[in-house]
Amino acid sequence: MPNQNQNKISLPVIKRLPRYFRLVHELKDRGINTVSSSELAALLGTTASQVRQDFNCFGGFGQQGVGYNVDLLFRELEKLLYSGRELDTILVGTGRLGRTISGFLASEATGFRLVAAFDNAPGEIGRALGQLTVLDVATLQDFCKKHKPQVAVLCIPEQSAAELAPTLLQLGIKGFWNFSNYDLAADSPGVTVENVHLGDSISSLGFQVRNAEAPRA
Amino acid sequence: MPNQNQNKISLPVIKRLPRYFRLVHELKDRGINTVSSSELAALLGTTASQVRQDFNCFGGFGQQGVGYNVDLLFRELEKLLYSGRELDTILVGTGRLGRTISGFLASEATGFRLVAAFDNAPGEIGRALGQLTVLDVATLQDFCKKHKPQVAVLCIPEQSAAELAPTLLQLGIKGFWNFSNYDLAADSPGVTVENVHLGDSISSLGFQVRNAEAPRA
DNA sequence: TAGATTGTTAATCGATTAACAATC
DNA sequence: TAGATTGTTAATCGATTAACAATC
Repeated sequence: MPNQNQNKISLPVIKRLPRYFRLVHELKDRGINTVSSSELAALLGTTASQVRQDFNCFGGFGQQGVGYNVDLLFRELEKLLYSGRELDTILVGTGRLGRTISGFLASEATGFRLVAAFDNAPGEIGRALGQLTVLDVATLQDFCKKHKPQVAVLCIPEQSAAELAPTLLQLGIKGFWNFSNYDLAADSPGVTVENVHLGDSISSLGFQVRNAEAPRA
Repeated sequence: MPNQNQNKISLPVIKRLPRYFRLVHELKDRGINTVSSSELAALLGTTASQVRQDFNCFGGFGQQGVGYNVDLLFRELEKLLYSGRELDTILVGTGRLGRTISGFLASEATGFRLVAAFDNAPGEIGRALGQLTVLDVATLQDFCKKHKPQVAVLCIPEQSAAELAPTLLQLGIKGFWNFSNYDLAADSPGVTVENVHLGDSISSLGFQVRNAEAPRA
């Protein structure tokens, strides 16, 4: 009896979904039919309790005494993460990072369709980017009004991101994949932000390495 | 009376340090001398309580009735995050993502020194990468034994990361900046892992956008 | 049936927030 | 001194873990 109560899936659970999906995908490929929460927990380095609690957020489809059907689990997670219309996506900033991310989006991301890329540098505008041609960011408003993209990928400096964010919100962007240092806050209702702060990530790694306990001699 | 009790800084606090640093840096540049926890909280979108709790983890240097001295705060955060010897760092995987990350490391990361880059593709080996020449990953062991790098950046496929991780641990790598889909677990004592799972990030963004509450009409 | 494992409730743990005495 | 703001303890909140009855 699936009780698809999605509004109640908490953020920590949502963040774990892709990992569950990857693991279940692999089990499926290996031809495994059934898996228990404790087996999954061992593979993930977590607890069986957490696995069961998480799976119960999006519908109880385990079988007592047996475990979970891998194929069913796979289909549920796939539906949850990747079903429905592709999300039309624009890229803002086609520098080194922007180009890499656009390649990633095209080759490895499911459910997103890159429909346009923008930059403000004369040297970038008009260049090819995969199937696309880089457009002048001055034309961004017109483009969005016409094509209504839902997701924006920001690969621009902090300052530009701060300036552009309100405009993009007004143009109806519902999801931001933000690589700028600007701390884009998801304060508008119905808007989602995924911040990827590479600088913060490497800084906190540095802190931890420097301050790691010296291994007891 | 600074009570540099670093071992007690919890992970959530560590993750916030770079953000505090960026903000305090900006305040300093704007010539602001003093700031209260509530002012900081407003700028960060958090609570004054959290700011004070966090700052107290690494030494109480506020002044009652006045607030925090921006310059002192800046110097403390800088010391905490970036002081000490630079961390010798190797890059494994010089594909599109690896090259981008190496550029980022060279231009925007503080406290890290990229000392070598490795790949296994004949077409990559010998190519220039900034000041470096891409080395054959077959020579990685010898290199590490000789130069003892502390940090490894993994821009390789999941499978390769899974194979290489134990070797790197044995060679004394203390910090991993992991961009592969392999879920590198920091189970060895004194070893830190920062996972940057771009695929998971974009997948969870997709989930959230698709399942966002429709704005109440 | 007996054994196993789920679904789900209860207990624990840790992080965040609130409150307030100390003190500048 | 009076007002403001910290440092720190206490209360709350939410996530994780444990426990166990339901059931395959």
